[in-house]
Amino acid sequence: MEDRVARIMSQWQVERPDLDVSPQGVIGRLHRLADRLRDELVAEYVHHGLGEGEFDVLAALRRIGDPYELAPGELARHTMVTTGAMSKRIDRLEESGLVTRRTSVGDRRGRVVGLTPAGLAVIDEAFTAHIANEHRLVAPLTDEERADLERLLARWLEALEGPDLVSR
Amino acid sequence: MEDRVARIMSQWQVERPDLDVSPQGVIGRLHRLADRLRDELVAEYVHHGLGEGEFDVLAALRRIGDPYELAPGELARHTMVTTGAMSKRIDRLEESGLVTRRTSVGDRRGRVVGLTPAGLAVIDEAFTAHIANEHRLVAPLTDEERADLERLLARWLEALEGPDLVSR
DNA sequence: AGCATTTCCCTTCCTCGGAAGATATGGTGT
DNA sequence: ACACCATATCTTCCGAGGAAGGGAAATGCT
Repeated sequence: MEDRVARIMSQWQVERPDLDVSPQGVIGRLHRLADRLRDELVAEYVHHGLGEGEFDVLAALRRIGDPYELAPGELARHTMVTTGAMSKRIDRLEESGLVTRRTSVGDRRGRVVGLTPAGLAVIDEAFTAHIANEHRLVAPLTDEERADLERLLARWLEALEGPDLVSR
Repeated sequence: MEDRVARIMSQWQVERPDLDVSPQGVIGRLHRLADRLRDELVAEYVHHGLGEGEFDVLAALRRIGDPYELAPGELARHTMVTTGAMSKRIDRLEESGLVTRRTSVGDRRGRVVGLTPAGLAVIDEAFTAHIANEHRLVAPLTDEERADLERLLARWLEALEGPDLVSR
């Protein structure tokens, strides 16, 4: 029972026997799985009229808590996109009436983006469904497997990002 | 020692205590790691004058073996993009002289894309560097951790891809 | 204070991929 | 032979994000 990644690795072994392609076993499957999971998650966002970018912005505003407001720059950092991309995400969300933009009181260069009541309703519904969706997706793993996997991923992430270079 | 994912989960626990967001621990870190790894891999492709899409196409042609030829449709399936995207990838590679397009002999609707000698040289160099890069990236994990991780990912992948194409 | 620098957000241009349709060829049934 | 459908690729249009630069406001330096 070979999967796609195993087949690719076999081909390389024939064509480039000088190389040890074993890291592809982990890296390839991790990417494949990430793509697969992302597709499943995005499908759920779409049911609520949201793209992935919009969902991320609404979720960032929602989990920050009342009054559900952040500056565009903070949103960009939270969601790991450029400020240019964030401007456009906010444009779309403002267009659909889910967030508002106002100028900051203390600093007139700054803007504050906030959830509208409609935006709050949409993200609360969408996020509830999102979490149910995630439960469905992790269901094939036992609790122990999930814990093992989480621990391994966290360890690897930390090693790659540097123990102290955490956020931002 | 909380990472970004853990911080997000804590925020949700405060704001939406009615939800069990524990799947985010696995799914969130997996995505974060995939993004991080992808960035590292793409950085190496760029050193060889290639984007991710171009690298994928050249690699697919290279690992298929002599004479390093495939139809656009096959390439699209191998690399999991649409045929439209593939047309444009091939355009770019043809432009840089790394592949050629010729019409298929048996079926005049079809084309055959093949590596040029320059393309073969580029992908052999780039792939060698790519694999070295992957070895570097998996280095933080012990052999046992790598094996565990690979097994867990393979199991999960199989569970998601195997039974149902359209779930929910 | 006056001037330079930095910060913040937005705008413009570019790249890349998806979706849908166009075009050309092949295959099938009558 | 003909009509009809399937297949293979390409083309066009659009959406989304990154990079770079612009303008306005705040901050720092002398």
